[in-house]
Order: sequence, then C-alpha cells, then structure tokens
Amino acid sequence: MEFVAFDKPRACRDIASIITQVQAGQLKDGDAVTVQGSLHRIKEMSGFAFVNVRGARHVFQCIWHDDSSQGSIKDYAVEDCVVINGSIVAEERSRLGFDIRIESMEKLSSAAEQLPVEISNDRKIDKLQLSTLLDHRVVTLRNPKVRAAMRIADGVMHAFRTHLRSEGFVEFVPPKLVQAGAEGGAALFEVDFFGDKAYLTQSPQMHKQIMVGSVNKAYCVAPAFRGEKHSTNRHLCEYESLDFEMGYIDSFQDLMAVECRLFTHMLRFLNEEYAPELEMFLGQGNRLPEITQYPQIKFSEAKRLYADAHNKPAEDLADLSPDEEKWLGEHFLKEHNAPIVFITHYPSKKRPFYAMDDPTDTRVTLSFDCLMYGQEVTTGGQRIHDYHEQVAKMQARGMDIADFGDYLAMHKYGMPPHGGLALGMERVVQKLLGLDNIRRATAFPRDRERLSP
RNA sequence: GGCCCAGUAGUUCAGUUGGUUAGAACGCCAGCCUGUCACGCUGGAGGUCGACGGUUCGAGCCCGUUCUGGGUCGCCA
Repeated sequence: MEFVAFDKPRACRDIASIITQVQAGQLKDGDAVTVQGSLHRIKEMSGFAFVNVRGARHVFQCIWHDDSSQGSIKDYAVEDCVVINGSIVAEERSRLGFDIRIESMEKLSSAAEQLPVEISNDRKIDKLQLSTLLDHRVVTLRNPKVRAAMRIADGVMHAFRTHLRSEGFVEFVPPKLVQAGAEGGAALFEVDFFGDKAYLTQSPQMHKQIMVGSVNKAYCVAPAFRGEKHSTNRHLCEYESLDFEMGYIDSFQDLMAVECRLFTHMLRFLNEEYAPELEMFLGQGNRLPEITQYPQIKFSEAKRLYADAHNKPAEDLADLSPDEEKWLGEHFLKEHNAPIVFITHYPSKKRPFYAMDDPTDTRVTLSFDCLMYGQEVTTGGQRIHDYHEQVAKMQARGMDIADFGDYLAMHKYGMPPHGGLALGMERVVQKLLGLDNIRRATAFPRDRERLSP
C-alpha cells in the first residue's frame, strides 16, 4: 500500500505564476523557468522563430533559436502541447515585457490535423459566421477572446454566489426532473421516467419557495429548459438561471434592493478580477460602469414615456415589446446615465398565478422586470403567501387546485411574506460584454437547431 | 411557427447581360527575411458553386422544389 502524495504540489508550470513572479521581481533576466502550454502561433524568421504559447489564461512569447536546440521548429505545429525549459529574457519589444528563450521543448502531444478555423487571431474569430464558430466549438473555445467570455460567465456566477452568501442566503440544488411545469403553458421537454412522463424543469420556482419555509433565504444556480420554437439572439433552449427567494420581506422593494447590491458587487468584482478579459470586448483601458443608482419606473409610466416620445397613443398592451425595452434602455442611459433600470407593477393578467396583486390596484402586481442595456435580464416579485388567497386566485383563473398539491402545501402550512427573482446568466454576460448574440455568452449553447457538441 | 435575407476553396467573401480553364484575402505547404504577434516578400497546393429537377446550344448566374444558416415577430430569463 502507498499513500497519495498530496501535500507536496508540483512546481507550477503555468505562465500566470511566472508573470506574477516577474512583475514582483522574483524572477529576473536570465533565470531558468519551466512552462507549459499549447503552441498558439509560430512565426519563422531568419535563424530563429517566434513561438507564441497559450497558457490557461495568457498567451506568451518564446524564442526558438535554430542553433540552440536539437531538432527543427518544423517538427512542431500549431496546437501541439508542450513543456518548455528556457530562461527569462527581459525584452521591451515583447508585449509582456519579457520573452522566454527556449533551451529545450518537449512535445506532450501533437495535433493530427490542421485546424478548421484560425484561432490565433481575435479579429478573425469575430468575423466567423456564428454557425461556424459553434460547429467548431472544440477549437474556437481555445481562442483567447472566446474563452474570455467564458471566464466572465464564471465571474458572474461566482459573484452571484459570493454576494448572496454574504447576505445570509443558502445555496440549494433544485431538481431538474419534475412532474409538471410551474409556469404553466410554456413548452416543456418531455422525458421518459420509468414508463411515466416527466419533464425537464423550466424554472426552480416552486422549489425555491419551498426552501424559504426552511432556510428563509435561498438561492440556486441551475439550468432551465424551455422548448419554445422561437429563434432569437436572446433565447436559449437551455439557460443558466440565477435564482433567489427570501422570506419576511416588507415589500418587493426588498428584492430589488438585494439585486442592486448584487449588481454593484458583481461589476466591481469583474472589474477587479477580469480586466484583461473585459478589455478584449470593451476596448483597451475600459471597464464596466460603477453603478451607484438604479432607477425604477412603473410599467404604465414606461409605456406612456415611450408613447409620448413617439407621438403614439399609450396602448394598453400587456408587455413591453423588444423595441420598447431597447428604447427605454437608451433613454435611461442617456438621461440618467443608468444602464440598469427596474420596471415595476406589471399587469396581473400577464403574470403567473403566484404573483401578488397590488392591494391598491389589483389590475397590477407587486412585481418587476430588470432591464440591462435595454434587455430584460430579470423577472421578480412578491408571491402570494396566504393559502386562501392563493387558492382563490388559482380558481379565478380556472386552474384545478388538485393539480397543485405540492405547491399549495407550503401555503397550507404557513409561509412568511416572501418573493424572489430569476436572473438569466447568459443574458447578463451578453449585455455586459455587448455581444450581438446570446450564443456567444455560453460555451455550449442549445437552441432549436443545435444539440452538439 | 410567420415574414425577410443568404448558401461559391479550410475560413471570410467577390463573381458584370447566361458564354473559354470559377477569383481574392487570410490560413496551409515550400523558400527568403534577426523583433514578429493583422509582419513583409517569392512560389505552390486546395472547388461536386448546399441538394434535386427544369429552361437553354450553353447555368455559379434564370425558374421550381427542398435542405441549411442568419435576422425579425409572438414569448421570455
């Protein structure tokens, strides 16, 4: 028998730690280093070659000298995985301020075929057709700009988790296989469940409310599945829903306040930890905005604002059109320097059966949407907590309460005033980075036409 | 699902009124260049023009069907 050798980690061979050490003055010109990565770009010159190597987060430059090593640089190809023994060479002409002179290069694996698309040039990646980009996802995810978006997504989820935890929320895991959809009519994906019908969940709505009865403040990060046949730049059949639900609220304003603190934390966190990634999308030296104020406006007032600005009568439509959302986003950005705005008091008839009506005007609900740069990223609101009130609203809608035994059980046994919201993770990434299509905000998008890779 | 647009080299695209052997850029291969990272220079390979059918002496181009992709609307996060 042997023991696992876990307490003596191998020396780090990632370029990130070498960069840190060089910047801290711990590594200097001439010092020996060992570094690993994929060959990102090879440019042969006369008598030497530039070898750009892609580490986990950075691309760094190594110099191959024809006279210094056995073999030829022609023995290597782009995407070969290598371990390089070399030395630091201070060099102002290099982007990181130093090169690594290659003393020897061990090939761990070699690419068997030429790449189907170019990944060493971010501008080429931006010009790829979306279908090509996604068809060759295995390769395009290696591009520095593409993977930067994936790192931002990681940052968004991390910020959500750390912030809610800091406010006393408890993470739980909602089920993905469910008996029926909480939202009602929307298209569900049906799966065989030991001979019975089950569905992929379209929302953790019921389960997060149930958790409020247990831990008071609950959150989850979980996929939601929607089988709608629409095809737009802002919908996925499978998206990551960032949900929270909290009890003992005084008003739905408490929910919006949590979300505002979350956004403020999230943007600050991304600016601090993801500056190189953000610059790839926002431009050199640019960061996400520091938001200190979040406007809110009633749905009916938002409608009127749009109508007045366009010399149209304020139509009594139940929802905001994409056009209206876009205009409102531009309006609040221009007039109030606010990229994020809350629209409150949505009409009751367009909100789910669990939405609490405004006691002062039962045609509207104590609910809200949050627009980020003119696109809906959140729906939230206060829920009905009283059993009899919930039953009455369901019956008024012609629903059979016998179908909702699990749901109504929590009300039956007492629930605090509560509410919550859902944040579309990919939409947040899309809007923060200014992506034209939500499919660019996730590694493996699922839409009506795409089930692979 | 409705409407609009597009399918030509590995990729991104051009292709005139229907007319000889379908072009460019990037990538790839061979060579040159000691500071490139959108390098530069010389040469080369690479095509069932989405598919099927039709019109025509002749179709990448015109017509029909179909498949695929993109945008947009309803809906939503």
